Amino acid sequence: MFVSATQDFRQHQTTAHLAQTMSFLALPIAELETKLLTELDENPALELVEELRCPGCGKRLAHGLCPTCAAPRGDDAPVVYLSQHDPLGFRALDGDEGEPREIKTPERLDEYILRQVGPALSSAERPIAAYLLAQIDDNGFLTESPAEAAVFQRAPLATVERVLALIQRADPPGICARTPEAALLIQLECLADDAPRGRQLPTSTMFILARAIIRDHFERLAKCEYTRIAHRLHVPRTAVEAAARFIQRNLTPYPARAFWGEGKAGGNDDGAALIAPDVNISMLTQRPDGPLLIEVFAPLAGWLRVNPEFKAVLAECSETEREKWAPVVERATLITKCVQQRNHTMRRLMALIAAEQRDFILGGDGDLRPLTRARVAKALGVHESTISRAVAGKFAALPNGRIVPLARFFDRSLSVRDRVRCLVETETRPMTDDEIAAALGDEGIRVARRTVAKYRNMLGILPANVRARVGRLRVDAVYQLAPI
DNA sequence: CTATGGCACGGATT
DNA sequence: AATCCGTGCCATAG
Repeated sequence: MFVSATQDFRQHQTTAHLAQTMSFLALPIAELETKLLTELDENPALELVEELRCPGCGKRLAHGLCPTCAAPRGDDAPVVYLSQHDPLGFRALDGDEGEPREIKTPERLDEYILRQVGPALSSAERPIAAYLLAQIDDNGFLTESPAEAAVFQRAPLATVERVLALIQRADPPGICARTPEAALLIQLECLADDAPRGRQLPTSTMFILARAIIRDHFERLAKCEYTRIAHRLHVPRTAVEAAARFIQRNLTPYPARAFWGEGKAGGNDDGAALIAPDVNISMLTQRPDGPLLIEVFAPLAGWLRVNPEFKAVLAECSETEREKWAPVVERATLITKCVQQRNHTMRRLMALIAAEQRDFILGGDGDLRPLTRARVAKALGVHESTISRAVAGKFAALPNGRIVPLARFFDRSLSVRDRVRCLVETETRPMTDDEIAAALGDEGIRVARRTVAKYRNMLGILPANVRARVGRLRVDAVYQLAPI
């Protein structure tokens, strides 16, 4: 049925239709949902029938799983099943068995800060604050200079700086700084302001020393070169060590992480725990060699279609009325077909990925095999850009609970990075990048020394000479991420 | 002299 | 056409 639907679809495509299809494919599930909800709202010809059907055979179902289609067909072919239920929990799966999950609305960092500084701002300053907050990256750093912001907002530089100062002192202190150093310095000031309020406070010389270290010797601080710093500042080494400990315990160079800290503590990965997956991959049976079950999530439970009653009424009304409503019906059919097409492509894509990257899905990062979008496009007989759109911005939930971006299936170097991590973890004495490169060569992985250095940095592993000094710490672990 | 990071180039990928 | 990635070269710190 999917095939015939697709062919029918292709025959009626115009250029405009094609563009629509692609834009649907590119939408992650959350955006598809809002899109569909507004379409349903605006288009009277479109309706959502709250009745579940098996996407494979079209049979009506009491719940989402059609036994015939979900049954293992063969152990090598992954089974594909299009889920009709909504992982976001906006609708119950079924009357009795579906307890709708809580809608997770993690508070946005920018809103959180805006609420804090809002009262202190004039109506003219508020848009500036919003603009600045929109320019922060994942680590909480401002990505452009106040001067640039002033130009864009057509505001006096002094005003921008005033707003910025307020933001930087709001709750994750140091947010919107431009560098880690600046963030630390701001946090230090905040801490000094707070100190009189009865917290265990270090001496003021400690503050002064800490500030000097951060401002003038940040690089050396990161490398734990305390002796050198002590020498330059003409203070005892122990004082520098004490200051470093103070900094590590009370400040964080990445202010945004203090904010997300609680939320992503469980999912050790890249904070993806809060993201609703577009696809779920699980094991259909307990057998490790059994088939994989793939669910491509649809954002709404039910069956999207053109309202047949609407069509019937339309057929009987006057010519002018029909002229008026025809485009609406046309759009409704287009929407349904776009959704079908999106599902179709996603299913085929995920089936191929699952077959190709089975080891990675069931195993770990080291088992990822090289895979390019181009190869997938060829195998599926679609254009490369189609795959790119399908992959971009979407996430898959793996059987072991990790939620990873689809792009990870195409990561060329993940398995090598994993080997690097493994080598460093098991090393007896710190290996230099050259030695690591050689060790990888012995395993048949040919990489340049320079590349090892890059991977090492990505992994947050310090250089060999520093590891000799401080042991195996991650870069950001050098500053213990402790909330103030 | 060795280890490493920065810059930038070329080729692959999207 | 734009972007990403691995790598070579060179400067710098130890």
